[in-house]
Amino acid sequence: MPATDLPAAPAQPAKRGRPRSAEADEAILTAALTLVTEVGIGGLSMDDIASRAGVSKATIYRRWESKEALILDALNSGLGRYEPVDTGSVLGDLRTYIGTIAEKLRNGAKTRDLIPHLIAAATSNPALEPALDDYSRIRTQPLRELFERAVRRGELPADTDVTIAIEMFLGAMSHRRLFSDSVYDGADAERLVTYVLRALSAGE
Amino acid sequence: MPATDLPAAPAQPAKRGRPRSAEADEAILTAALTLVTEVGIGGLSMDDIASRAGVSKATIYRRWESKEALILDALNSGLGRYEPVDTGSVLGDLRTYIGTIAEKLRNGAKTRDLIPHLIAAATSNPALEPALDDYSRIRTQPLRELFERAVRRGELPADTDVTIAIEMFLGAMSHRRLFSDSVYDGADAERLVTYVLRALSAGE
Amino acid sequence: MPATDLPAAPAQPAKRGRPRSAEADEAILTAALTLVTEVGIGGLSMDDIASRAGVSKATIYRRWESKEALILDALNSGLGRYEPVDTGSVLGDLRTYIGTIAEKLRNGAKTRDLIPHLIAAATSNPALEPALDDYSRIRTQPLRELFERAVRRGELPADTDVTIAIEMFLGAMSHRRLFSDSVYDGADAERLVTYVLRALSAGE
Amino acid sequence: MPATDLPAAPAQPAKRGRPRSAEADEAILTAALTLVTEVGIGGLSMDDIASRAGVSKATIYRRWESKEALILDALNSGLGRYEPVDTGSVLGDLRTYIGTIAEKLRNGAKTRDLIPHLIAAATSNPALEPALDDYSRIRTQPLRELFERAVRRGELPADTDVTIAIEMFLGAMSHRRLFSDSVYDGADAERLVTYVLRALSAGE
DNA sequence: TACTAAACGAGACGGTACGTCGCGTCTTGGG
DNA sequence: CCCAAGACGCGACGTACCGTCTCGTTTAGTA
Repeated sequence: MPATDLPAAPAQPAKRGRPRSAEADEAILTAALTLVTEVGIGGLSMDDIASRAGVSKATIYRRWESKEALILDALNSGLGRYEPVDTGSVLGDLRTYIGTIAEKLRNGAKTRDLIPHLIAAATSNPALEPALDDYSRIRTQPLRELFERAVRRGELPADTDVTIAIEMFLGAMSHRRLFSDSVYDGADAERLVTYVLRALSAGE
Repeated sequence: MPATDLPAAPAQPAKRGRPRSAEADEAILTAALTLVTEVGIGGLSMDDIASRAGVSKATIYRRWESKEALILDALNSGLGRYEPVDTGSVLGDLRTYIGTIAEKLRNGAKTRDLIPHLIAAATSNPALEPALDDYSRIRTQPLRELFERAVRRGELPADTDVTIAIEMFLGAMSHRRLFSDSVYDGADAERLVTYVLRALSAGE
Repeated sequence: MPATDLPAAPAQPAKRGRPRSAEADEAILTAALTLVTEVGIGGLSMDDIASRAGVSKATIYRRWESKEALILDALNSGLGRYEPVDTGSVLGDLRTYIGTIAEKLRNGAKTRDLIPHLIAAATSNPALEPALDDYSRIRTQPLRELFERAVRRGELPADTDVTIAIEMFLGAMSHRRLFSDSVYDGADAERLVTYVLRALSAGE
Repeated sequence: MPATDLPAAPAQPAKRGRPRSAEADEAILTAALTLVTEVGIGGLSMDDIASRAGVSKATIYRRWESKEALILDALNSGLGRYEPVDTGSVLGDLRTYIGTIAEKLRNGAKTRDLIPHLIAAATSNPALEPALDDYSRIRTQPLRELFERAVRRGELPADTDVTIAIEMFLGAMSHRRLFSDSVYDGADAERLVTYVLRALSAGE
């Protein structure tokens, strides 16, 4: 079961029998992704995914050990990654970041419940933690690079706690989105950027 | 279905037929609350709640239109509210706040998946939004008062954006908890408080 | 609880409190009778009867101890009794009888399942036996009189077993109706009459 | 849904997917049959049948569309068929028949309500008619053979209406059983046989 | 070329929970 | 004491998914 093995073990030499269909892999992920945006994660059933993918349920369970594992993989695979832009300054970088994310959120339908649901799933099933970690890392990585670059540039103090910085910035955005289903935008976005940068600025 | 009507519509005075049992109300909420902490939200069934409360399922469904609506109400009713302490300074207030919350989270078992799950539910069922709003308001209110008091004291600028302040502070805490299942504590907690206060301090 | 007490006990002298509404009695019976012909006995619910009669369920249960008891009473009350005609001969009497019944059956809709259902109910609830006996007696009485008159006339032997005669005649009609939902008619009716009369004729 | 297809449509040969378990079929029918004799048809629940058969409810509903359809099949499958004995004369045959049936009825518990209940069910659900017809045919077939043999022997007239004969004989027995829960026996049985044979004897 | 072993689609399987319905009883306020 | 309204505990209903398990059928690599 995948869920995180991108480096994939190329170990076992002797492969006998019919190999797994790569098309099935893709069809399943695509079907899952499509359906999750159509009906939300609550209205999602394995039978539906299977029939939409033209695949049997057994074929799915041969690859993923649970519904949640599949969904996490589907999301991690389908996620349009954020390609960080180096604008030359933290301020510019953050502005660009928040703008891009905001736009992405406004266009992506039915996804508000995704993360919550997956966290809920991971909570009750430890096997999903790695996939959830991946998910988290993929989302925070660009911000981490962004802040670390700023430190290297000397824009932020050397002892900047990047983790907390990310959590403040991303956390604020998530909190607003989760509880009010709205998105940081315009003046608010600008103010959040200002606040965060001021927070990180050299103390006294 | 309740879910938020504490102010309750005093509209129609003419109540006919046998009135709803207040004991049933309470028994159900208590049972739901107990079970949710015992088995988590995923392992929760209406049959279990009903039997634990000594009540029939029909009696539950007469009051709440779905499992999630019930749980939201149960949480809102059973929530030990945070009683904000006025230490005389924002710094002290925030330190006290984060300490109290951290302790509460460490002791409360099985609750990491609660909020996510409920948000997920609210997403797919608009009828739950009010209850979710209540939930959010109850949690953010103490922080709001805390920050507003600081503004009145003159510790923070008059144009402080309290909403964003809350989102940064609470968002950071939530983000860490949700994705890493750990809690702001010790030096980290101190640094978060410092960062947030510096963010809000008069610009320039 | 009635179910059979048409002679009604005029016993108890001291009546206290509000007397039972005679209108309710009738409304209930009428509603039950109407509904039973509309939706059949299977689709019948006490709530429906109550609401159709403009009466509360408690009012019904104050009078009858169960759904089946009510239905039996409703049927016994609503049954258009067969008024036996004395044509002067058994042959004529039986011909008239079978003709009348056949016509009645052809016109009465949704009633095929009534008797079976009631027997089923009576089987599992001994309290209904008297009402079922009434039901049976009301249906068999005309035939009994018919045969006894024939014996008095000398058309049939003095030792004629009237009970068996009735069972053969009525049983044949019921059997056909229950298992094939058809009705004795025309030549078949004539032949049945012939057979039965021949059966009862003096042996040897 | 079976219900009657013993000749089974050999139509589509292409069977895909896991085939239905024959053991489940049998376990379900057996469980239904056992339970029906234990608790009667009224006290019968699908959950009980399922658990007794070690089967899930879904498995039952995959095969039969309703409780009644299942019961009909169970009865038709489990029915100890009457093995007609050729005693050499109608008189002997009928005596043997009535004796055997009477004994069977006296021993079979809780079955008085079966036929009525099933007829009631069939009335409101046309899909059950075939199964009910089977039921009826299985019960009447021995009698039909018995009478036809008598005609071939010359004991009964060539124009004997066998259907009516059956209805008179079986109808009388059913009628007594249904309305009085008693069984033809001894002198009564003898008289019924006599009456029926006399009814069928050459007229005039 | 045949053999073998795994993957495939279809769909049945045992479970668990769902939300609904009807029963017969109980509890209001009001005749 | 009756009544209409309607809530109540109970127990069964039939459905929906879960994740697993056969089936008969491809589809490779190996012999």
